[in-house]
Amino acid sequence: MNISQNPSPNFTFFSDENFINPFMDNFDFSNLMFDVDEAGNNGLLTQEETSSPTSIVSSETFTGESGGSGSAIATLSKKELTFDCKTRGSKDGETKEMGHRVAFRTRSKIDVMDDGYKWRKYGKKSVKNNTNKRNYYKCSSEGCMVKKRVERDGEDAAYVITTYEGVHNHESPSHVYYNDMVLSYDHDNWNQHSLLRSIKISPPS
DNA sequence: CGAGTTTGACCTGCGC
DNA sequence: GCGCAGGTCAAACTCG
Repeated sequence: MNISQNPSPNFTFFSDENFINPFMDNFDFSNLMFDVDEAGNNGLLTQEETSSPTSIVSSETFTGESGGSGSAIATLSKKELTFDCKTRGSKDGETKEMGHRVAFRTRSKIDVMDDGYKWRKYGKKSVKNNTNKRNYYKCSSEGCMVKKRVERDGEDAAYVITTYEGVHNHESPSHVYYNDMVLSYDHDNWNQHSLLRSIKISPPS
């Protein structure tokens, strides 16, 4: 596993009013967007400050009562945008509330972003219209059913599409280290989660 | 030796 | 009903 290394992904974060952050229950990204360029320079921008959509995020919130809402991501299939709340493979026919699905399209040289959580890979599939394999991960924390799909964009392999499904019922394992991370910020070792963590912990002004 | 990865098989949903 | 595609399982394997 090499997810702890993330040289300098060109990560841009788009959000909409329906977006709910999959990593953290108590933080709202609604007006935030991250932009990191190839040189490793990065900044925290508001959505109004940029107009270069190099990356997209899509989110849906779905419960047993509604089919969800949210913006569409161009690289997601129609099927993914219209999924319902049923859980495939429910042996006793139960319907589970899944929580949220959020998709990121991230320009990155590595496939798997370090978001601070511990993931266990459980599958790998080649998908239609994409020469690259799709990888399936589950949160390895006991009792946490969050899943993550990671695949290269079929049209532009420079982009990685990461889809989170569900909400973590626990804190990030690396949560406690955020202060050190922020204070000793290193551009060469920048990673997405480091930035997310730094924002999460920062008390609202 | 335990945790994580690989990979083929299997299951399910959906479109025709 | 059938075939395809996506998602998951689980045994074997790898690695620290």
